[in-house]
Amino acid sequence: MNSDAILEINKALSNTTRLEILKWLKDPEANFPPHLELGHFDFGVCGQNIQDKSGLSQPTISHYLSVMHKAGLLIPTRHGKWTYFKRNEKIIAEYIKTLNKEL
Amino acid sequence: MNSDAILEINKALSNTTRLEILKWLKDPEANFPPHLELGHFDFGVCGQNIQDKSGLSQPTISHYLSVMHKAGLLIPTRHGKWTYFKRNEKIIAEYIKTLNKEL
DNA sequence: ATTATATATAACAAAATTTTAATGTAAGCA
DNA sequence: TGCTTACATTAAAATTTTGTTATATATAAT
Repeated sequence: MNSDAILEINKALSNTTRLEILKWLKDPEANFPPHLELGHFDFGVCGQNIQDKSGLSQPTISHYLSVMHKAGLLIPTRHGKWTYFKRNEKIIAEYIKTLNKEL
Repeated sequence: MNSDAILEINKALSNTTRLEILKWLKDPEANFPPHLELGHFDFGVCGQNIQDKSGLSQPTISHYLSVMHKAGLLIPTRHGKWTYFKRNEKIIAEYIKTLNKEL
């Protein structure tokens, strides 16, 4: 992972809410109500539920989720009118591994 | 290490120059000219040399070094008219360990 | 077809960050 | 003492980030 990618992730994670979101998504069962339609968290958690938990406005969270997606931290999946967001564990692991080596 | 400390370090490392400085200080011999007065890098590298390498103005680097110090990443040592800056390896290791566990 | 829901985008205001020029301070040297 | 060097602080401008309201879009429900 190159320096630009590291820097973009650092920026994404230099905001309280975005850092919280990444942690919440580690354990959707513990942090979110169940998805009535889907019945599982295989694609992560829908934007609506993330927004509810954050207390911020819908456009703010939509933007934050987009920032985290662009940084590679989240994988969005559109399903009907919902977009689910899942952690990108591979990128997160690579990020920490690179920090370990280069920081 | 608590979330506020993590967040402050993430902010400190979300700037290209500051991230570079932390990396440069990993190997002063490779990245900086020798200290004529001191003859060693036991206290790290003086602000002047860091500024020269960065290409940014003196006040900018002074401010950046202060930000990194406040985040716990650097240890400053005043010695005559020079201030030397050394990596705080303990905090850096703790930071990465916490990311490993909580991110 | 109309209405409601989930999300995205646009436009914008407030706050924080980035960076410089100017100035202050403290130590060393002529 | 006066000059120079290293660094810190202040003031200020330009840019970025944060977050909102308003609006658009797409899907689902009635």
